[in-house]
Amino acid sequence: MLHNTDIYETLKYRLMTNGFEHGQKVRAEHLRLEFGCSASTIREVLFRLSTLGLVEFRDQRGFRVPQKSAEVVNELTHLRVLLEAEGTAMSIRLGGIAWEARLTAAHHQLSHLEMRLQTADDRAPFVDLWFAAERQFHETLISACGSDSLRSTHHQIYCRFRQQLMVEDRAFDFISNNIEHHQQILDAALSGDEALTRQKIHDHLARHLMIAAS
Amino acid sequence: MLHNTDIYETLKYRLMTNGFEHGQKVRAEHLRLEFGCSASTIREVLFRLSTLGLVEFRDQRGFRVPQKSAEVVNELTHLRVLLEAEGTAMSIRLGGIAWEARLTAAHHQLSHLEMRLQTADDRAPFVDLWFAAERQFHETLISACGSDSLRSTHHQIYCRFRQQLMVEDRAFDFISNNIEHHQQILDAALSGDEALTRQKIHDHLARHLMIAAS
DNA sequence: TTTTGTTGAAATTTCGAGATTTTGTGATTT
DNA sequence: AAATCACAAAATCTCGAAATTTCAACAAAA
Repeated sequence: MLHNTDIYETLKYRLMTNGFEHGQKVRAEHLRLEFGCSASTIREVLFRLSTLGLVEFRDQRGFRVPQKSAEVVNELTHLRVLLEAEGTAMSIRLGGIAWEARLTAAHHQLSHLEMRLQTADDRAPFVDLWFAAERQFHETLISACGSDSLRSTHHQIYCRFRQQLMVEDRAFDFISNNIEHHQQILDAALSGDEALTRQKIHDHLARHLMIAAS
Repeated sequence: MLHNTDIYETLKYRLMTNGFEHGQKVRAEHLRLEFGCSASTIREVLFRLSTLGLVEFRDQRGFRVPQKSAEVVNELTHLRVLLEAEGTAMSIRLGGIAWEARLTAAHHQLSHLEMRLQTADDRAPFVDLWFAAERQFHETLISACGSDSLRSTHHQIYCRFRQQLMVEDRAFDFISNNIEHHQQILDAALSGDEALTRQKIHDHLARHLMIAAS
């Protein structure tokens, strides 16, 4: 039988990858059947996901997937830039060879996928792999920052960001630009230039920023 | 009778103000009696508070108040500086007269309390008022940043920060420095100098930073 | 036409009992 | 003394039914 934690991870993944419609209600009573447990157990899991921001809870009216909103994308992008730039700068100072090796590996994997994606007829089989690799790369950037609090805060923001953009990004229109961006971030990070790295992270995400709030 | 939301707020306040010992277990079965509801209801509330970081949940072994840790204080301070500096800079750009008025009012209230605190024989009756006013001032700083996501992220960090430091801060050793700091932050913000304001926010919180991570 | 009120169905929330798991104690063995 | 084990007590987790609240459709009044 499925354990509590499995349900949490399953629903988290589904919410992040738009397995539910934006704005759709998420009913514990329905999911109960799918997972073979009681509604209370689902409810518990949804509460945990709600403080992550992947579902919204309103008293007496249950859980709902957040609406898609350009405004929210803008806010989340801004926070991602802030946290990733800071975390990466700290990693540059503290990470050492081990971090550089991990970052290079993560980039290599992502880069390989992106190359193949660019020329593929059917991109569908790449979707999950790409999202995992992209997430891995960005998490590796800040992985040596030395602050669990920064990492978990970034994780929250990243999850909500993905939830907002997953649908659109499935088209992969941006893919050729992205290859360039990721390479530049890697090069800047390995060169040890903090300011340049911050700039490249900003540039990479800039296409999601409406207002130029620095 | 007490509603779900009231229990949430009551426990949140108690956790933030060290109404529980650091590291203490928080038993739903015990609190049940105090709030006159079932353990499941308490459990639900604790789950919500756990993703905020005010209690830690571990599978099959319940809820526990996070331990006090210099490391965590350092991390949370770093994030507070990052988020408050950014949020305040945005408020300076977007807030206008209305924000300046609110900020001045919040500072006036805090300043008044701090003056009286400085000379008071018994500081106990000021504790709750001061914490509320200090929180109000810092929340007002970022209140016009235009990003709900930034505000709620800051709120999470602020809650955990307070939980870590409430006990120590009750002594108010820092109070005379603080009066100066708050005044300087206010002046810098009203002058519209973003860089100076960022610096003053950093200086204000610097006493909680161990490592000089920028 | 718009607003207000009623009512039944559906969704949410609470509850306490029972099942499961962990924790603490003390005896037994190495 | 240290480690292992057994067992009882305590804590945690799950469940489904009952109580409460919201929602939606329709009727009545302004």
